[in-house]
Amino acid sequence: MTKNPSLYDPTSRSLPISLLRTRELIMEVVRPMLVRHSITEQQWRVLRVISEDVRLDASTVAARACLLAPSVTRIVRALEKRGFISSVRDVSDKRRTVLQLTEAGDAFLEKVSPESAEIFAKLRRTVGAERWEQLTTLLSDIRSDIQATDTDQSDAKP
Amino acid sequence: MTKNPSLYDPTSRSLPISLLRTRELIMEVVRPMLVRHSITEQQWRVLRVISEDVRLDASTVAARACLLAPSVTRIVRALEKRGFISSVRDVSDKRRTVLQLTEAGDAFLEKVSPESAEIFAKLRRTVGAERWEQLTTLLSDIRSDIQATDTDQSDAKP
DNA sequence: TATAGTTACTTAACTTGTTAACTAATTGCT
DNA sequence: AGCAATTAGTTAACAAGTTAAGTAACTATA
Repeated sequence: MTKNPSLYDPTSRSLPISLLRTRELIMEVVRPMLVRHSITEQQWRVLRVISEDVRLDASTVAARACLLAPSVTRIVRALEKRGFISSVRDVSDKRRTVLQLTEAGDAFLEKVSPESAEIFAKLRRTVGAERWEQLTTLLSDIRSDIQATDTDQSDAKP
Repeated sequence: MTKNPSLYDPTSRSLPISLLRTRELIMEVVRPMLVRHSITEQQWRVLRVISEDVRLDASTVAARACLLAPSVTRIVRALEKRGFISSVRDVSDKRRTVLQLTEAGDAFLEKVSPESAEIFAKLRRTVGAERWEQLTTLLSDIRSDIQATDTDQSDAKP
């Protein structure tokens, strides 16, 4: 034990650790579902992100799914092989890869949807709908704050 | 895009993704500090967890640092080699490994402390102290709720 | 309109995390 | 007390993430 325990927040109140533990606790309930459908956490995130827009380039998907570019390269290949997404070179910018959900990918999301909904409905009930909403909103707001100051700084540099 | 977009929450309101994105945003600011001190995120978590108690067995550390047992084995070896922790076989239960912070480990935490404090103070300011606290408390409460129902279920099984 | 600089993505080498099988020790049951 | 079942930790094989270098395409500028 540190001689000076007040140097750091207790890990239960350290935001990075707290966010990780909370996510881990939720994923413990979600993971078996993903395993049943033979999809990894990362592939699932990519599918969910792609399903939100008609067309999305790989970089945007990487940022939104919290993945690095090389990981996305591999995940895209896997999802393509499974027929869930299509990746086409952008015509107006040939560096870019445009990713899109296929019919099969859409069908997969629809197939998994009821299971997912049930799991999250249950979680939401144990946590309380109000607090669940509160957390979702807080997280989203806080991200906006951090991103706003981040871009301020980088704008101020040059 | 899914033909039925209401099947899932938008990823910005999906709790697992939202928790991950928020953590990622914070870690972007914290990571350079860890790199400067040649310590990985995981090693840092283990150090922080161990520093909270006088003695802790490896399994408890794994759970609290959100790591799997094999990862802890490797991380403990690395931290031991660096002189930051000591790992001793428990006398009352010879399966267990008791982990403790060494003087050097304590000194390291103290050395990094001001940098860490500054980073988090700044983050806290941009987010707002009130909201920061609100989030920390919410996360901790929600974890309690989920854990409570989890143990209820496993108790109810046999 | 060259060309230096940047951007998007991929590849390759390395480091980590993951799963499963294993050893050792302890507990529970009869 | 004796033995099956469980628990703690490690090891080994594999999968995934990470870093750095590389290629191709685009942009800004002189």
